[in-house]
Amino acid sequence: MARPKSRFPTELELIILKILWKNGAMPVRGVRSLLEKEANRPLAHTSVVTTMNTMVEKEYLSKVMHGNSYIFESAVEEKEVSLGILDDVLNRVFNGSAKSLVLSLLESESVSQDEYEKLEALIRKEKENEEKSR
Amino acid sequence: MARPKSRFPTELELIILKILWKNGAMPVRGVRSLLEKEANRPLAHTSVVTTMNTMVEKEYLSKVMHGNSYIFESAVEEKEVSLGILDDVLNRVFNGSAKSLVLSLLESESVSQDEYEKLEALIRKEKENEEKSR
DNA sequence: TCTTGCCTTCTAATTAAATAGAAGGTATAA
DNA sequence: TTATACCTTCTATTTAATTAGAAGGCAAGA
Repeated sequence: MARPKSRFPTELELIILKILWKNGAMPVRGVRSLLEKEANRPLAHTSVVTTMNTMVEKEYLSKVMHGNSYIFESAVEEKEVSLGILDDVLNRVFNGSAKSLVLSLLESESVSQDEYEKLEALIRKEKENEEKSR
Repeated sequence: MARPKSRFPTELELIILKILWKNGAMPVRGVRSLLEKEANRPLAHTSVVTTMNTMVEKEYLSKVMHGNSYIFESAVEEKEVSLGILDDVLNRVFNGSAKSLVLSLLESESVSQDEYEKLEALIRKEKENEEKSR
């Protein structure tokens, strides 16, 4: 076996998905323009085309002919994709322990002070919901 | 630019790191044996050698000659690596929002019922620690 | 009508990752 | 002393990911 196909969108693929999730369906030139302006990723037009066509093959996107060109749309939901990636990290990196994942998260510099409050409330609420539904 | 070097250990590299974190320094044959037995990853001896030597170049591992062969040891800490990967996902996938990451986590099937309690306690404690140290 | 512009599909180059065989050294057991 | 067992380094193959040029179709403007 050589390099296995990645089970989740790659870095560039995810950026493209995010553009489509946020802005809705659009042609390649739109994605290309936003890739340059918002993701600091200036690419040749054909590069974006190639990438997006492989994403269609992977069924991350769908495309519909519209006049003389294609309109591309996401074929996967943001929630699904995010959860898939997170679940993979949870299992591969944190051995399935949500607790140690959250412990790490709390150590991250990226997590701001006031997020603690929110996180606590979040989990308390979620717990209550679970209890009710039992 | 072609395929960029990944900023974190790849899948196989992470499995190897985990073996060394758990069992301490050992020669290639030990890692190879555990790869087969515990990670269901039967590889040729030379495959493991090649991989571990590139890991030395990337400074994920260090190796010391011992008799006629090398003993390999992790050169990075589990915490560092885990946090790095998680932080990357937090930023790339969840746009830096710890809240939406945790929301996703709570939806994961992999998170068992009784983990909610633990998570709540965890975050409450963490919050208190933060308040004290202010 | 002819050219310019846009859009597509095809082909191609590069690099990392994953896997493994070949060649050759040294030490030990027979 | 010779063969066996290990161990190393070198070389090689394959595929996914990233990037982009070349060739060719059609439509609108000069």
